[in-house]
Amino acid sequence: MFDLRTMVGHWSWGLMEDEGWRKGPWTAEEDRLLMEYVRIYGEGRWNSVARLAGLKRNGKSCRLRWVNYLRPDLKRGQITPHEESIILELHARWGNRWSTIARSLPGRTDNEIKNYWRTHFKKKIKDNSDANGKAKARLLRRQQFHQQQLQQQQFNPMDMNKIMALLEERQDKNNNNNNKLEALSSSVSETEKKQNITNFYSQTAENEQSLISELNNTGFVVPEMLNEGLDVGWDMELGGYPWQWQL
DNA sequence: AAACTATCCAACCGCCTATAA
DNA sequence: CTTATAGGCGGTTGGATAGTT
Repeated sequence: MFDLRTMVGHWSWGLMEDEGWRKGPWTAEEDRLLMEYVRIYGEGRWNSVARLAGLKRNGKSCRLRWVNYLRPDLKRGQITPHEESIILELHARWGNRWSTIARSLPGRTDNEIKNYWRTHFKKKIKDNSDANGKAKARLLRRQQFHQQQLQQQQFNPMDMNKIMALLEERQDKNNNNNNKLEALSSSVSETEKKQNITNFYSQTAENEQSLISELNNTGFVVPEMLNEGLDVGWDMELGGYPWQWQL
């Protein structure tokens, strides 16, 4: 009736049928059937595959397999440094819109780009954003402490809402600057492109400085504390991304 | 040599949207 | 107009493999 070894193997891969559909890794035979289906009927109408090709896979699974693996126009092999620079550039502009990014990289899938970005860059950025969050909390704590002291000394009270709003504003500013990046990165030469992007992030650094000035204008005068918090955000680009190319 | 860690990547899931019924 | 379905997308998982201690 059942071969225990097969069952164990299938359970570990989640291959046991779910409402009649097979799951898990595709076999060579399944690939053959799917390719044959596309050859005859073309792409799309994925839910017909089970009926017309005799595959026990649901439409989503078939589409995914075709799009990410079987499509003949797929580019195999490692992501090139050129492709990597495009990924970084477009991710800075669009964020996690992988399918949008993939349209600029012929033969690469959104899944591939997503996987690449996550393994190469996500951790660093997460670490930094964690640090950013911690810095923010630390800032808040110290502000509260400092406020008490100021009140005791009868100084002007600080506008905490304004300070926090300014910190929130940083992200918005970065987003707006991405429009500039789009124009800057249109140059043909690779060197020029890298130079432009590096300049762009230098500009962002200047924006950070103007933000610090604004914060100072609120009457908030603990520079070493501010820099500690704000530098983390900038490090996200400098340390997390390889923005500083060797030109 | 073994244990541990990091990276790679195929495939899944849930959510969303567009379109057909 | 509403509902059902297919397809698309981004996030996540987990096994395989490579690299390090």
